[in-house]
Amino acid sequence: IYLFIKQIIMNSIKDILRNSSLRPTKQRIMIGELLFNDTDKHVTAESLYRQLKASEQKISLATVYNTLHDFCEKKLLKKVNVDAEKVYFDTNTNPHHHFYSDSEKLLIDISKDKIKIQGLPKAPKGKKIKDVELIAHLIDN
Amino acid sequence: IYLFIKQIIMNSIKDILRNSSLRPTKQRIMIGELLFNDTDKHVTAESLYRQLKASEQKISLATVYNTLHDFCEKKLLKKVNVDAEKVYFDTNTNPHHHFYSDSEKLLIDISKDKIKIQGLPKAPKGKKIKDVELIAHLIDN
DNA sequence: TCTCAGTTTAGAATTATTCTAATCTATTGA
DNA sequence: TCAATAGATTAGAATAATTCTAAACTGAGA
Repeated sequence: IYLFIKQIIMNSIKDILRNSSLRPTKQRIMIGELLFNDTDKHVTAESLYRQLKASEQKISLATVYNTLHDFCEKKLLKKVNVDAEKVYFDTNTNPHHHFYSDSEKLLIDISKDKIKIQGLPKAPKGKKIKDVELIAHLIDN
Repeated sequence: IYLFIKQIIMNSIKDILRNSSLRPTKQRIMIGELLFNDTDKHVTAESLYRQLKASEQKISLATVYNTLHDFCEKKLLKKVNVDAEKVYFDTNTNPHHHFYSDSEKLLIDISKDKIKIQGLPKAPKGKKIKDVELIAHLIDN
């Protein structure tokens, strides 16, 4: 029963937002619908904005940026820096890794448990390791 | 004696440049001196430019960018994308990994042979893995 | 419903980086 | 050594992603 209720709760974008103490505004719901109905999406502010405009939703680019950052802060999204050109946002917030094709600007998830990393040195004094990010850069062959 | 040593250094930089079929111009030598005398430097275009201006060298920011890119193309430097804010250039061109402190904007090398990565899936069709980059993000504790 | 803190917004501002077109210079061949 | 020229440098303009600002709007609690 708990799982059933949880299922319902999680299916509602509004509740996802409320659970993160974000007011469920029209724009946040629009973006939430695009991002959280599917798994493993990689978007940029621009790509999301284009997608929203294409579906005739009224929203400003600044709001897209604000919302993506809000979602990141609430751990609903994860920032990925693979390309100097722009920032990617990943709907998969579990620890995992990526392939990246520089030519196609394409990110592909690699599940964390496939990969074993050994021998990581300990962090310098006064610091600890927050996150280990592995990026396998691809080229065409 | 100082001048004598400087002469030797300059000549070796000139040779590095010639070996990469880059004309040994004044500004490339200036930058080469800063970058290749030490090991394991991590610079940004801005940081290099500031350093050059501080030592009363005359150079334009555009040239710093040009030169860094030329050096990259000739494999004298390696680009590192860890932070959306700016691009880092690493004088260590051997395969290796990094710690990165987001708060201090600081890169620290981790030697490749310390770390063993197992289970990397094979690249998607038509692609191959060019490079595996591991970044351990640090936070203060 | 009323209120107001939190949101959205357009447009300006900022920042890193690239481009442009003019000027300069290292190399090479006479 | 020197002139010619391909390749470099330069200042400043242009571009692109992102952030900021200040005014208008709106969801949620009383």
